[in-house]
Amino acid sequence: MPEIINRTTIQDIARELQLNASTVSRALNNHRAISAATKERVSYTAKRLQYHPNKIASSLRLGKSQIIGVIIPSAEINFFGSVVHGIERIATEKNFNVLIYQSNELMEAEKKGIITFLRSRVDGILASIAKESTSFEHFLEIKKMKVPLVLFDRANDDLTVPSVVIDDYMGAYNATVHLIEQGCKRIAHISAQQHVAIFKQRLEGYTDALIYNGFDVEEDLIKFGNVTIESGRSCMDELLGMNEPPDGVFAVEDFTALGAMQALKNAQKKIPEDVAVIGFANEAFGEFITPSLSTVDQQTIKMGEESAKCFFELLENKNFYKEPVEKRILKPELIFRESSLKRNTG
Amino acid sequence: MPEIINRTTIQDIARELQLNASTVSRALNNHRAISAATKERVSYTAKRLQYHPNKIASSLRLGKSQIIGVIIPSAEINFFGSVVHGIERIATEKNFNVLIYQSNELMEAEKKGIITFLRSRVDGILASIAKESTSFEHFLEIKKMKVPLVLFDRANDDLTVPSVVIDDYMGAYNATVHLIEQGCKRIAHISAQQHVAIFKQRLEGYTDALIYNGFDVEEDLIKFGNVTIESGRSCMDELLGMNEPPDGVFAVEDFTALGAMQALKNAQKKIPEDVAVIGFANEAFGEFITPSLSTVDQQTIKMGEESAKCFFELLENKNFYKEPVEKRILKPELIFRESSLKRNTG
DNA sequence: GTGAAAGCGCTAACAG
DNA sequence: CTGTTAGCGCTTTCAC
Repeated sequence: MPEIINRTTIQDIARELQLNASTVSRALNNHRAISAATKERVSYTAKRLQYHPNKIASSLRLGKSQIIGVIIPSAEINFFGSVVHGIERIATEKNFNVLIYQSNELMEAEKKGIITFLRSRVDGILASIAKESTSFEHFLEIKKMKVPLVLFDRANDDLTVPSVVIDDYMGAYNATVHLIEQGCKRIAHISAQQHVAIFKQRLEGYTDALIYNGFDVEEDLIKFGNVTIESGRSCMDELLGMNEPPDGVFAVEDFTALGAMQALKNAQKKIPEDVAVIGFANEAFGEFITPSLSTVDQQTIKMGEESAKCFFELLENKNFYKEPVEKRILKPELIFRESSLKRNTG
Repeated sequence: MPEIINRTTIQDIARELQLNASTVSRALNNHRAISAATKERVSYTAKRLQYHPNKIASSLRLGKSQIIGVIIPSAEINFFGSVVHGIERIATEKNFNVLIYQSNELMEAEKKGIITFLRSRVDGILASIAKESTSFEHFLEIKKMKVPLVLFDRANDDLTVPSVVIDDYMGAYNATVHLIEQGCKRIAHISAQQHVAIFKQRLEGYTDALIYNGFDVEEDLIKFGNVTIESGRSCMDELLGMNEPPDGVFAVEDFTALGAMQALKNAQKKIPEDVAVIGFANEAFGEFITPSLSTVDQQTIKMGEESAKCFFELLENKNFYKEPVEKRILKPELIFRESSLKRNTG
């Protein structure tokens, strides 16, 4: 047995004031039908007895927890930390709390997070799918329970749930065009797992940009890594080993770009003179490294805010799982830094 | 009214199987007095009806939530993200969930986080104090409610609660000695708010290292910033403006060190040849910048794990707030990178 | 091995 | 304006 602890309840206040518990409850919740005098007395005694409302009891009674569960692949990626920040900003306004679960990019952990959230009776789940998740039934479980679900960034259209993403295709397209404008003639792309929709879209943006600008798409210039510094490094090494190595690289995200830059430095290549580099994500380190890294900003705070807003709007309209499903697409923004600026572009 | 949702309860299962709810509850919790056959039937029907146990109801009944509340200044600082990771690892083992609240370094937000956690009846709170917190009564509120509290990193001895910290004094001492060994003759320190204990201890480590090695402590070589890139930059600028500028800088943490390095680059000073730099925290960006940043590692994962372990051990011994209070001190570890290595030290 | 009954703390009809 | 009553879903004595 846990040691009995002096936890004041609504009953204690009622007894103290010769009132009924329901009156105290109403007073505390500022119910209009309660006299100012009573409210005053209740609030005073509540303070005196160090009363802290029991949210568990009220959640059980009300059938809602005022908690949003957020599933992210990793809190150590600045990107997700920042999205969570955006979510929290909106949630706090609405008096909701945010529970965070890290999947560490693993499907099993993701499943566990979902189960945990469902048991905790969160009022909604916002999630970004783990890289290693290849099936998605665990997300359908959320739908079955009629718990609102909004996906952000790493979404999946087959799930037919609302989602907030940036236009990855456009970001990739523009990043590639930028390299073309810088005078690059052979532009490589270091991509990643193609079962992740956003990585596939970035590849498409890259190839389309080449095609529409009269470039050939060379299979050899496209490498597939797994979104790590190491894979960026080894893919770049492969590219440097070619007869005609590239003079520009668009990396699927910033850590990959960082690895590529390390490989280039080891090979005594100058960035951007010999090879221009642009990444994707606008991770914090990008502006601190030398040369600083050009990249595509993903509107992280905004993505978090939009995800939360989307959730609340749908919640308030009750019909959460109506079709067609809402998809909010944010515009990515290019950030030009030293790693890609061959000439002083105006 | 929230739309009525098909949430299976223990009652539904009981009705289905012509059993009593209590039997079902026991079966689900694998109670010894229940026959294997019944357990089997219950578990089968539970699955069939898509039963998800209601943790809110069980929390209310049991008087505990199996939730640990964690208050951190900011999830965008890698350091804290990493500590949380350590906490989660241990918590998950014990079947506890982790709620995270960001104070954004503000005392008001910190208070709000505490209130929220107390209302949510978390079973314990792990916290790192916000920089802007100058009073600590809000933490005493936790003690009054007899809720276990463990502080990590930014602790405060006056609160007499268990804490897990690294030996900031030793880290600072060793970092300074390292600069002396590198041949630095005039070593500056960019410090920070002195009401934060760890910053004060780092200053002491710095001065003691100088004294014990026969150096003078020069007031002019000690600047006070506020733990930001900008303040690192401006403090460094001031130092460079001196008649005899320093040839080594120990910064109170990595972002400050980064700012100092930017100022040095702007002034065309070579790092480490003209001025050697060492930071504190081992933030992720440190190994990516040029030159890479020497720093003091704070054992983040371990700190998180120790904090959680400390919490669970004290919880299991019931007597949480016994005195004297436990203080776990982790050993910091120096990481030598390019920014401080003037010679190839063996 | 299972059932009956009470209660965790709160809120919301309904009644007056 | 306030009291009475019931119940959210679960666990746990105490029976038998």
